[in-house]
Amino acid sequence: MADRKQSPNPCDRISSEGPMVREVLDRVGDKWSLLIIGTLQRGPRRFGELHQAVEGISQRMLTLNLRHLERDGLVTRSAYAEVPPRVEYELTRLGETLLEPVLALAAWVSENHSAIEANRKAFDAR
Amino acid sequence: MADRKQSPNPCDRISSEGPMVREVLDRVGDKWSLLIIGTLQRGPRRFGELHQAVEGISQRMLTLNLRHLERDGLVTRSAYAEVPPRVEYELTRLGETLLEPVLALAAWVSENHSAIEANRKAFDAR
DNA sequence: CTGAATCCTAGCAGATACTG
DNA sequence: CAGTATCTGCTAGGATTCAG
Repeated sequence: MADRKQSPNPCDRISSEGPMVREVLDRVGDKWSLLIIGTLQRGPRRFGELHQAVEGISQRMLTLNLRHLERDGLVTRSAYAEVPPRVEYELTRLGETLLEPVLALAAWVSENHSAIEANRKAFDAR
Repeated sequence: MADRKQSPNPCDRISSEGPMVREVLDRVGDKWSLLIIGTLQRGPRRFGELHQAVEGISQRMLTLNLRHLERDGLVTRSAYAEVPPRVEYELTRLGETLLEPVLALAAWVSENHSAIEANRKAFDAR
């Protein structure tokens, strides 16, 4: 008991800053944001390009997600007063830095997804 | 166009392995799993301890999440035939390795959450 | 104590149609 | 082209109750 009470290890971040971690995870962890960010990583993209690149996303969801990302300062939105209208979305510096830990997670998945699938199979076999 | 077609940069993982990344994110990104994992990081915990530690979680959700984590091989469940019954949950080796990239993400949040909040405030001010 | 089963609800995602 | 508006269905998740 006593040895568990106040260990000052880095993992406390998960619980102590839990709410904030969750907030960011709510953004990064939802169905589409990551795919959008991944697409934008290669440079600015127009709304239509994103709609095409992020397969299966509805217009509505794309709009909403972009708003959220914009609100958090992860993405910028630039509308050009032309005809036809053109709007470009681009990762901010902040958005780019986020990519790093996210890629670390993606790397972990790459290494371990087969193990996970095996575990699931074994588990379901019962 | 051409310069964007096949860049072999590491970020392709997000799109190319998108489904798998998403699968893991569905696990790690949901409302409770991370808090559970964070709690278990300090050692094995009983059901009741988890229920208490992970504030606000319902019995149902705790059970479901633990099942999922168990299925993925991130957590082990050990039931002891005693009275009253005792069940202990513990991170597996796989679960521990997951902690590393997750903590990287948590660290990013620590560094940037204030920036994000500022962005949100500025955005909402309109 | 641990957890399964049921019921119930809010909120979110998809489809569709419309607009500047 | 880049959205907005509306409607609807679904399901994640909370509360409660029962059981081994």
